[in-house]
Amino acid sequence: MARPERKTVRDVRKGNRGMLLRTLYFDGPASRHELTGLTGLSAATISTMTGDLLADNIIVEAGQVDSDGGRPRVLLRVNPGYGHVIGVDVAETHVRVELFDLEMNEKARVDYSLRPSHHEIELVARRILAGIDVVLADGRVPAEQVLGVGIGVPGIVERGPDTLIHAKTFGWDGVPLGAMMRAGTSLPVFIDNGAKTMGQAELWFGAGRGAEHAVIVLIGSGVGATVVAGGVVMRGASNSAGEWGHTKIALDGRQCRCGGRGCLEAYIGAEGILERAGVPTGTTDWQAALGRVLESRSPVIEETVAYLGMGLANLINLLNPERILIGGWAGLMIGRDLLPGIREAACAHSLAQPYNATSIVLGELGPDAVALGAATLVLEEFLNTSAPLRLHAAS
Amino acid sequence: MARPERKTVRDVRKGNRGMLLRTLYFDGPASRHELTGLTGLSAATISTMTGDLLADNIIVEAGQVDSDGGRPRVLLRVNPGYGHVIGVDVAETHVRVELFDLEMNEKARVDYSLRPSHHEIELVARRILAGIDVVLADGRVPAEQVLGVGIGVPGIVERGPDTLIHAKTFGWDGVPLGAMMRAGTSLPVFIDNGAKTMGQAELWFGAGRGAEHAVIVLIGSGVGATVVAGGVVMRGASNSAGEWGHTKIALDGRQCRCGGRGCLEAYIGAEGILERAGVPTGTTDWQAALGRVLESRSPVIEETVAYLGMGLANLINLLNPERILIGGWAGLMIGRDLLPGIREAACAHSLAQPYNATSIVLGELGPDAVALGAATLVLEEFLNTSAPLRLHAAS
DNA sequence: GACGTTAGTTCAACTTGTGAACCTATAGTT
DNA sequence: AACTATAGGTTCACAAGTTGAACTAACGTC
Repeated sequence: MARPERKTVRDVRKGNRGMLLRTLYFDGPASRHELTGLTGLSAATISTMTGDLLADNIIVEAGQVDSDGGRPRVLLRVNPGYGHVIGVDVAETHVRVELFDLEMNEKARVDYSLRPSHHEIELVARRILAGIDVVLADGRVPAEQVLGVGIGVPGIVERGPDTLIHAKTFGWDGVPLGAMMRAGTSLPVFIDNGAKTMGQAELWFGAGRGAEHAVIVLIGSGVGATVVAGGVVMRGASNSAGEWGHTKIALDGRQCRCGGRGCLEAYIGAEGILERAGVPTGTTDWQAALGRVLESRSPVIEETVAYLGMGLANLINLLNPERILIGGWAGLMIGRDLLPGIREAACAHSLAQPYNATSIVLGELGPDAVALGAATLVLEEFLNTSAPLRLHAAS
Repeated sequence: MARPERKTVRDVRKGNRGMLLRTLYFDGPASRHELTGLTGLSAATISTMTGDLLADNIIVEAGQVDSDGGRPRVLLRVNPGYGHVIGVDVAETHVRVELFDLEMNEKARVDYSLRPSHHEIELVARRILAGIDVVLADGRVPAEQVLGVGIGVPGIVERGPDTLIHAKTFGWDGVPLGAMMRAGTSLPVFIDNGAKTMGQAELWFGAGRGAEHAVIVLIGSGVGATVVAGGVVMRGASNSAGEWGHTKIALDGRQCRCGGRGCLEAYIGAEGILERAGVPTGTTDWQAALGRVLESRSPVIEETVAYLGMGLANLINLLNPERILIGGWAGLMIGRDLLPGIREAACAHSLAQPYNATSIVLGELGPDAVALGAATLVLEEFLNTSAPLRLHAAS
């Protein structure tokens, strides 16, 4: 059973302040009067809390609105310049660092390309730290103004006293990236799996907005999923929930690169599709190759749709989401052409009641939202705690 | 995102009181002093709150314990006789009503058998209402002392302003059982799917105790699962989460009674196993038949273990639970003999990291815990709200 | 300029958890 | 039997929180 923590009157304030801030962030600008309706709090509380937030410079006034025959409403909004957040995407071929303001407008970015199979952790950590300095300089943002750094990495991110990362393809086995970052910067650091941060991005700013129960499916060369239950990303016992790609859909199926057989990824992952369509293994431009396969209307495509529909149907039956988003570069390509067929296949393999409760749609943020999602981890923390900026020296 | 409700100082009390009560229920008896450590609350708060609870008769003193050289500790515990809860199991062949005290000791029970394909809702509702009267009379418990009635039913339970039940096999399509019960009794009524109530029972009182992330798998003639995430049973958008039985594990597999093909249930459900083993369809004593198949060491068994292991592996990869419980009459029979093989098969088909975070064990409560679990719904509500008993007339 | 209307603020009242001081009940010691 | 040490439990002033009611502020209209 869930054991809630001891609560004191101060926690009430923390919780309500966070709720007020989230309301302003997503439904703002709004007047104090409107906020009473949106939050359920009394006018008195709204008054004192907005006073605090204004004093902290976390929110600002945003013009007035006439109210016929009475005092005009003063609109309030989150101050987009109050602080900045940094998102990092550590991928197969590059390390990308992006700087955002609180409204997630990109202020600066820098890319470092990685040579294939040169993913030494020291190198990656150096690139990240250098990238942070570069985007801060480019964006003319002092480090004290940064709320934190979110990092999306491949593999399994084991949360604990020290964040450890296990990523076979990078040769990382229990790499303490969190500790390494803390050694190089005093900014708060948040690390998560890149597929999860991308799911987080779609959930907060993409096609998943407002969903309480959703699954964001990512199809690239690998296949993963972000499961959202009750508005929160599901992490499981050791933060590896969402490994959808290695769901077995046949007892003795195709060989998968994970070593197993019959994994979904071996059928609907980009590599799996190309291999099944007979594309030569030396091909480097996978996107173009997948595009040609999709145009060719080969029977492999029909099969892919069937497998994908089946995989989605299993998610629908087991998790009963209200929305399923398809993302990732390959997912978006397949979905753009074949969404109706995918929906049909999912319908055919799922139970009527949960299928009817679900809508299957494409992601909105494109295939490059890992850094945005990683930065969102920082934003989430800020909106929840709404702690005023402090020096990060001790964190 | 999860939008917490507005909170006031009174909610703090409600939450802390609920936590204190749950602590006493599961870790009790305990002295006030121990409770400060267990709950994190100060001695002062514990003192006033236990005072309230004692005055309400919700908790009682339970003897003393010497403390060397000091004042002895007075032990406190939940008063098992403070109230009673009723659990109902609506199954294919019977309606069972059980009366429990707060410690879930069974005080009375009554069984009504149902004739095959005679599941008219009016009949079932009459049986439930009659059963409530019977167990109250047998147990000599006045109706005012009952905290509520929990009912476990087959099919999908659609929660909303009016609870509607969809159960194909019973011919129920949007049956308003909740409203029908309210017409016949003033007791608070809680309705859920029987597989979920059984999962709830294992989670609270069986092999799932203390687990935050778990899956309780039910294998009978049908196959279902209760997914527990963060200590809470996952329900999804329309309360149908957990339909694991119709997970597709082959693109064009065995015909399932749901109309689909390749459902897990068609392979590892009791019927599916018996059919695959060539047991004549007229057989009535399925348990004996399954027992013979298991003893025969037919290759069908090996296959069943492989499919079950694969199904469990998919749960492990996707949900990353810390524990998986196998229950249901068929699940317990299979598991008793073949658990090591099942574990091996699950290991073979899942990723190492999440597999190592999971333990796969058998349920502890046997195959008849639906009514207990249904009663647990009432208990859960009581422990959370810890509202003193009131007359139920208006509920 | 008076008035009505709507927005926002202030304040006393109430609720809650906490630390410090205090009371209570036992065993051991004189 | 009285005293002391020890540990459990209670009481109370205080800080912090939300709220309804009274109050102030800022506008349009007549």
